[in-house]
Amino acid sequence: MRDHLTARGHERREQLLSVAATLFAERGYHPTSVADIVTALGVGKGVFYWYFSSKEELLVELLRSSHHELRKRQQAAIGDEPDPLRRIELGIRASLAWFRAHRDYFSIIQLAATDERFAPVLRGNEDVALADTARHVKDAVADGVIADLDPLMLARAIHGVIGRLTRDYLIERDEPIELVADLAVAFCLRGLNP
Amino acid sequence: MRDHLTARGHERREQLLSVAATLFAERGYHPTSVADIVTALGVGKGVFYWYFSSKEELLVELLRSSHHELRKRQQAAIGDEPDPLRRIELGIRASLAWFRAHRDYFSIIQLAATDERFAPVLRGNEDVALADTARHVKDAVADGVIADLDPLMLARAIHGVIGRLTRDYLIERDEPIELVADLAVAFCLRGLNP
DNA sequence: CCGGTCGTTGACAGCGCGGTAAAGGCGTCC
DNA sequence: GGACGCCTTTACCGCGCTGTCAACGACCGG
Repeated sequence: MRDHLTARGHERREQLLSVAATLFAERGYHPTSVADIVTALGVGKGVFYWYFSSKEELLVELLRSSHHELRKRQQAAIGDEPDPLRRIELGIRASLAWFRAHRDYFSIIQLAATDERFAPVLRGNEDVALADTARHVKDAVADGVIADLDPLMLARAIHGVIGRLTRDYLIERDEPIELVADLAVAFCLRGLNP
Repeated sequence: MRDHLTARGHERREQLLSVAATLFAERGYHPTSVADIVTALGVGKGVFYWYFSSKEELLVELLRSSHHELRKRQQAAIGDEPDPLRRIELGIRASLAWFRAHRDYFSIIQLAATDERFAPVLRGNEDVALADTARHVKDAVADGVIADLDPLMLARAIHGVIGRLTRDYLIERDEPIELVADLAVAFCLRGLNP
């Protein structure tokens, strides 16, 4: 791979990331060969290794960038909302909306979670997201509006709900976001209440 | 593989299942080769194919039997408890206890979920477990003790919480079950309440 | 129009894997 | 004791994969 790319090179790189993301999500990481990726793009195999040093590196890049975008979306949704419970609600809704709009990335995160090589990256991403949620929970505890339980554990419970409902209703089925989001929010906020 | 085994043959088969489960949980499915499994047992490769027609078949067997045992444990814990909410609580505690005692199987279920070949088996297992939970939720709705929301969706939310807390606190860390179970139960039961 | 960097090609090497098969031991029952 | 069926061994096949390489094109500044 190279560090300085022309406009054309940049585009090729994006094309590779995009088509790889689609194929990974459809068929998984192992079953998708580098040959599959370049063939789908209609280019030679060397192109891949011009932009990435390995298939592994490409997936790591996919994980990093998707996490970055999800995080941006969440922060934009939350803004400067003062009420911590409302921040949690907005975060939940933003996550569901983003995953729905980027199903491929959700699937890729799922499949990377079971591979030792990618678990560290994923763990890092998750820790950041969990800390965010836990902070809102802690604020709510400080305000005395919810029970005083371990904020991090509550954050993990919330993320468990989001992950499961996303997978079952937004990825596998195609339910409207509001329907799912309303139940997720209701379940989680009640779950927090004393 | 053969259908009629002697006592010795039966034992070999169990040994293969057991050592394979350990290796799969540690290193994943793909990275664990058939050669690894038989070497860990100190036998020749042909032994494996005497008892199983493929590596794939062995994993399916692992998924089936573990689901069966988990289910038994849940039903034993629930017994004939009349209160649906209490049944849910007992089910949650039983699941956490079983997964804690059988971490390998939890990991194996996770890794099988991202492989197209095993997803159908897993989906079948999950549907059974979800239907169980959803039935208790429905009973609770009929009793008028919780809000009237989609029971299946609530069941999935509960399973999301269980899965996530199991992974983060019972598999990766080694927290005491009660600590985790108490929070899981509190979060889920409050989440159901109107 | 020319040189150099960026981009691309596709054949090929090398490896590790799942799965096979032929041949050999070992227990058991007549 | 011998014959049969359960169990085990090990060398081997074929495949598909990642990653390499040497040569070739294409764009661009001068």
